[in-house]
Amino acid sequence: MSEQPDINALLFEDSARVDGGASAKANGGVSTCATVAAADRVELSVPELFDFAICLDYMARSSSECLYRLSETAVERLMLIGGKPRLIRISCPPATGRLTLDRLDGEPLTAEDQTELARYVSDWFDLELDLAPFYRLVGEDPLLAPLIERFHGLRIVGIPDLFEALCWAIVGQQVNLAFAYTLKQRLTETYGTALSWAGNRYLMFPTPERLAQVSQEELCSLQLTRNKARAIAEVAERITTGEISREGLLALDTEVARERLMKLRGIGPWTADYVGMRCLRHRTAFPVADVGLQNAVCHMAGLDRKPTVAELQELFAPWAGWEAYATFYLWRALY
DNA sequence: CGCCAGGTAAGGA
DNA sequence: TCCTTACATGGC
Repeated sequence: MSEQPDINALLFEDSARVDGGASAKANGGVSTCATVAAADRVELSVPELFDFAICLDYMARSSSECLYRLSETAVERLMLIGGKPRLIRISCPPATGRLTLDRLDGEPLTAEDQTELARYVSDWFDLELDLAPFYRLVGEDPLLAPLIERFHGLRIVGIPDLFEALCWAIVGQQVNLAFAYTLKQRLTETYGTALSWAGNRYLMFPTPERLAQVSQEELCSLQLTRNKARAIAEVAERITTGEISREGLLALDTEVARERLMKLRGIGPWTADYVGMRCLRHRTAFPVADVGLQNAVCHMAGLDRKPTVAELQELFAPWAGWEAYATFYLWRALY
């Protein structure tokens, strides 16, 4: 919500002014800065308690991810910026300690494009969050303290695009993750956009406009269930018409946005919370019925059975306000 | 082969 | 409001 203007304010022409992220007060003391170091490069200063390598480790959890390509020190992704596909590499060279966004392919970035890219990446890695209060809160917790040590600097790696986030959540309902990745790849291969560059293939998730044109029968032929096909068709339609948008949902109170999402067919509490957590950045998003979360707590707490919903709610009560991060760190412990 | 998987809708008490 | 059950299929 209040994040929108900040990146603009922090985009400096003069890179010499960027040092010392503490100068960035516009966002409540969070130290994200952006600068234009060259026409094809944008640099973001990173906040405290952020570790890019730890985030890359998380992103490497599946080898079937089709929407980005990882290397040891960078992630590359084809993304729509200024309405045009751009291939971007994100790295964090130790020499500068800044998140470095390089355009590898596509048209050169205008100033507006650079702002949009900076905002996307800042959102992707949740750079504008001050994680210190969470770490203080759970620093002595028997369950979470080991996790914030083991995954120190991990941010909730988001899915900034609402349509992509909704589709990923829908596809992931009640199937194992491996199959969810397969379904996402089929959707992307069939209806998305591809680019070949330096011997590698990069894919963009299909637009809602494109998927809105696809019949549910055709979606079912990709081995989506009728429920999933209908849910994706409905989401594509509502986003295409503008009835649902990320901006619109961000303007609503957390609970209202959640209810709004759940009015859509195929969007239940789990999907609404998942999207709240990974797209809308709701800090209180808590997919309490999530099987993976139940398994994580079962495993981490050494229980002989999965915890009930009531038990999870009791466990999470002390972490009020940080449910999304508690969930994400527990998930992380599973993979 | 059987059980589980980062659920949801629909039908019934 | 709160319980069942069907949905559909891959992975192990």
